[in-house]
Amino acid sequence: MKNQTLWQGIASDLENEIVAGSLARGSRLPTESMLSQRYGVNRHTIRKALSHLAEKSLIWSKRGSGVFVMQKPTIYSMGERVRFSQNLLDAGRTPSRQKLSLSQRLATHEEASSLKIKKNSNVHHYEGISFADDEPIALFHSVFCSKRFPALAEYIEDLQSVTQALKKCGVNDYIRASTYVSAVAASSLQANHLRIKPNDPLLCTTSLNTDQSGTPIEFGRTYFSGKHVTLSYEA
Amino acid sequence: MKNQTLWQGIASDLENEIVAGSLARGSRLPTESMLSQRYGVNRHTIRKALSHLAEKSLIWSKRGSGVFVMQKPTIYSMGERVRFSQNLLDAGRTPSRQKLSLSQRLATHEEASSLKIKKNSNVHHYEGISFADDEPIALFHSVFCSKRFPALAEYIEDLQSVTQALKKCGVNDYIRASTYVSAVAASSLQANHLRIKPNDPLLCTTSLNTDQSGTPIEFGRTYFSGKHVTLSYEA
DNA sequence: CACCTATATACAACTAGACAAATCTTATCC
DNA sequence: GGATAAGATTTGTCTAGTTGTATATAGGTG
Repeated sequence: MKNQTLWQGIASDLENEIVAGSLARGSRLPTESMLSQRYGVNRHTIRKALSHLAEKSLIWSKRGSGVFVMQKPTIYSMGERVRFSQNLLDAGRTPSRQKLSLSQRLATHEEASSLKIKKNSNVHHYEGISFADDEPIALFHSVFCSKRFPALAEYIEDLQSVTQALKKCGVNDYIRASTYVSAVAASSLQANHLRIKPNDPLLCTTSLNTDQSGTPIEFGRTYFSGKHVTLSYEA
Repeated sequence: MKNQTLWQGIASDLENEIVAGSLARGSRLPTESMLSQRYGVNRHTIRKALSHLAEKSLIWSKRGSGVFVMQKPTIYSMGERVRFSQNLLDAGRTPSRQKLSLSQRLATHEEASSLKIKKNSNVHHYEGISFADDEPIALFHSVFCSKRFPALAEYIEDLQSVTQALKKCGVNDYIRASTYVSAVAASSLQANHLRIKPNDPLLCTTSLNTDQSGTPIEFGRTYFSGKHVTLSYEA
């Protein structure tokens, strides 16, 4: 809480109302004129605040009609087949990913037992950020058995897609065997990557993908920004 | 009174015009550019003089808009029966209110326990500005139990008076059960509404009104501009 | 030296007003 | 009832003016 400009204060005020739910998803905001009265500022100042929220994909506006609260993209359906890109495309957003690191290391206890590999086995560790319309919405990291997929790292590097890279390794299809969801507070590092504040809520999903025979393929965690994402559990 | 600096001379010159009435209360001063021309000095010298008058609460300025002559300060008395309008009329001022927002939402922890209603109850949230002679002197927001006063919002909307609206809901009288006063710094949004600067001191009163049986009716906070208002606690 | 006064310049933040373009509302006609 | 036209709303864009802030320069004073 420092010396904010007026429009910044208004923007965060409106954002709070959206996140708290007093401005419902999909509903219409008061008109710019009404907001300018409520906040005692010129309409242009309201517009500056609104355009900021629009850049964060929290609202969208339609000339002659009004300004509306954007639906949280339901980017993750917890079905058998979970594909990041397709989910976002379905929500009308443009997906992209940014690699943070891609390396080999020893598997942790949890990873080894989940992937059903020996302790002290090597794994590929892939870590990155998922974007929707250039807005970071999730941090993910996954591990794969190095012995089983020796060349996976290069493929991921080239193709920028786990699904495509696995295909090159002979895994034509994989399914979500299990998913656990919990809520955690963002660390300052996570917050920085996701452009939110430390201690803002995150959805933490721990998941295991297997091939069709049930052999574990990928074990990973994804931290979704609670502001931007709703998980869906439809069958 | 002799060895004055330029800005001191300009300040006292303007002050004379204000107290003499040739610059009327509430009116706009010439722009800083015009004043700097009139006095043949740099704009910053004018600003120094103006900021001196602002310190003395003789004028207030609004970015992008201009500099205005301030009204006189107000004394607001707090007793068992606190009625905004009557209070100001007694002080010889003309009261008015401006609604900023009127909505329903869930009660906060504090509100629920103060009103003695269940957590997650709905409350009417009424927010606005209080004026004395067209000068904003306070920001207020109050909550009322929605269940107990289902139609209160419409009444407030129509009557523009909480006391009258409550009367329509069957509350003929209410008394001030408790008031807490503290001092806080104005946020930029608050400052803008009250025509003061961010971090200027505010008197924050947290109050609970009950009916004669002691049942809580209204819980609210009012932020008085320290520059415009003095609270009075006479018996 | 440090500090105040004053000038000069530039830019940021906000207000003010006007108009255009898209949309919604309402009255009217058939 | 439904289509149409007129009018009111609402967002988008533009120009201009005003206060707020930052930086740099220079002279005077204790």
